Amino acid sequence: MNQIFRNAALRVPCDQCPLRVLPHFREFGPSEIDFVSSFKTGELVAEAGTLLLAEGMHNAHLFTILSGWAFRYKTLPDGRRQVLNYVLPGDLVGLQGTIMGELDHSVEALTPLILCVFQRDRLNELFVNYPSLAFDVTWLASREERMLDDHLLSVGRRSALERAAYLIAFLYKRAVAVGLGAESLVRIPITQTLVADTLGLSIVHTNKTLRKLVMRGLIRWQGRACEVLDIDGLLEIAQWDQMQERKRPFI
Amino acid sequence: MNQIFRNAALRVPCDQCPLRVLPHFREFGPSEIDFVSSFKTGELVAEAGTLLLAEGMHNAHLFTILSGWAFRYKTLPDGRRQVLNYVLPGDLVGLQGTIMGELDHSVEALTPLILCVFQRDRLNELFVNYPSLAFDVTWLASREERMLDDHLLSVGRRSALERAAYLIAFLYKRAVAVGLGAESLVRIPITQTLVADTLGLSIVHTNKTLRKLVMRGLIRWQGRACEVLDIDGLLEIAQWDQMQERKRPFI
DNA sequence: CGGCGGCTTGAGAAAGATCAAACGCTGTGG
DNA sequence: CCACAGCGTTTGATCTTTCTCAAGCCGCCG
Repeated sequence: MNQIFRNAALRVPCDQCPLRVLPHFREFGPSEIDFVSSFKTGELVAEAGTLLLAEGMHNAHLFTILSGWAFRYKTLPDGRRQVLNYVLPGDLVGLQGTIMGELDHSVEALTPLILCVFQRDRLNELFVNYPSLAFDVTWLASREERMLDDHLLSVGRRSALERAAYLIAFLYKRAVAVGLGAESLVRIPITQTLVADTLGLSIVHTNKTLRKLVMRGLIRWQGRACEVLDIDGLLEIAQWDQMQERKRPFI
Repeated sequence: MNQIFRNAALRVPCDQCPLRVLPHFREFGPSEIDFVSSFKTGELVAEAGTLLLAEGMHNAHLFTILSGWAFRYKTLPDGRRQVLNYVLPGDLVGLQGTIMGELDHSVEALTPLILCVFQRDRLNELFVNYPSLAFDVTWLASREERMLDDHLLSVGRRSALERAAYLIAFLYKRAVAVGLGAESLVRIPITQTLVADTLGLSIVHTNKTLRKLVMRGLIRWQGRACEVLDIDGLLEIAQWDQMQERKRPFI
């Protein structure tokens, strides 16, 4: 179980990429699409729970998520785990490993996943011949940094309730931006254990905290997933000045 | 007070940059140096306490630290502050603001500072004509991300004592890498209030925690600065698998 | 000399961790 | 079809860590 399958049959051509048509993403010129198309070596399908990248790996793969959710995390030698961020469709994964030689975090599939796989060693070519794409890569790295900044503020300075509200609002916004969740119903497919490891809290206290959000009618928790009922209520508790995201690139 | 001064007199030509000769940094080709040289518009001197970049700023500057320490932070509407990272010589600052339009964090000088100032609007030119430098920019963004990952793990999952040990070891390593601190004596110029806001702890508890490290003979605290006496002891408490940094770029 | 920022310490309060136990769902094997 | 195991969720009780409040010390600067 938990394997990665090569998926030739379902391969989506880049010029028909279902993500690129979303208003959330910037448009590409034809030559950019051509290059990305050649940069892509194939697709992979992974089931929930698959370890996509492991801490310490060299020669990591480089991919973007086509569909599904994943998460990045690190662990301490004694097993304590910290979730660093979540990975949604359109997000680039494994750049660190490609650029710095060795990966210092792991990435695991949260749901079944479809991934576009790119040739690591052609990243150089991308920088030389497609400066606009190179800029996009940097843009994406910068965006990740921004999300981490926010998350760090949260874990360092917000109370448990505020943190939980922030996290759920954050994931909700991201999910909506990439077209997940029909008609104001977004299912965020996380377990409470994962929430605990994201917020830096124990599972028990996380449960009690989420319970408060449920009692107040802000969220609903059903079958390993969270649904948002009152996004404004969450934003208010979190005291979150939202980063309003404008059009973003993706590769 | 707390002003920024333009500093024409002391201007260091890039080809004689005192940082570039450090073994820590990668070497540049002549054309790279030429471009960086033209990219640089001047130098600034700032005294300790100066706010270099403020959250919400558009059109932020883009600079590298030539000498001195600074720190990046974010605040919640009610004033709670979280230090995100420290900025040392050779580090690029303001990239986020340049790349994403609006800055979402602030940067403040911790000591007197000398900065190289770059022309934001020529970043595009850099990407088009100097792919190797563009790659370096991405590399640096990726490095920042890695440091944030580590910091997040720390704040989320380490105990107060472990966090403090980690932070000090981290700053020590970085300071040594860029040639600060003669002969095994490194002065890390931070206040305990700042440590508290970095670790996500109260000042009182931070003090009690640092006191333990002092008692155990691992560090010394003198006049708004911390000195490391036993780096291995700190690393052990922090359970820190160090990222051994190889040669890195800088702009 | 007085004020302020940084450091230190004690005492009591609160947030969050740990321990313990139970429930419900799902998938598996008999 | 049923028993059972395992995971995710829930709740109560107790313990620990960390916070807040309060106060005092020191050195520096105006």
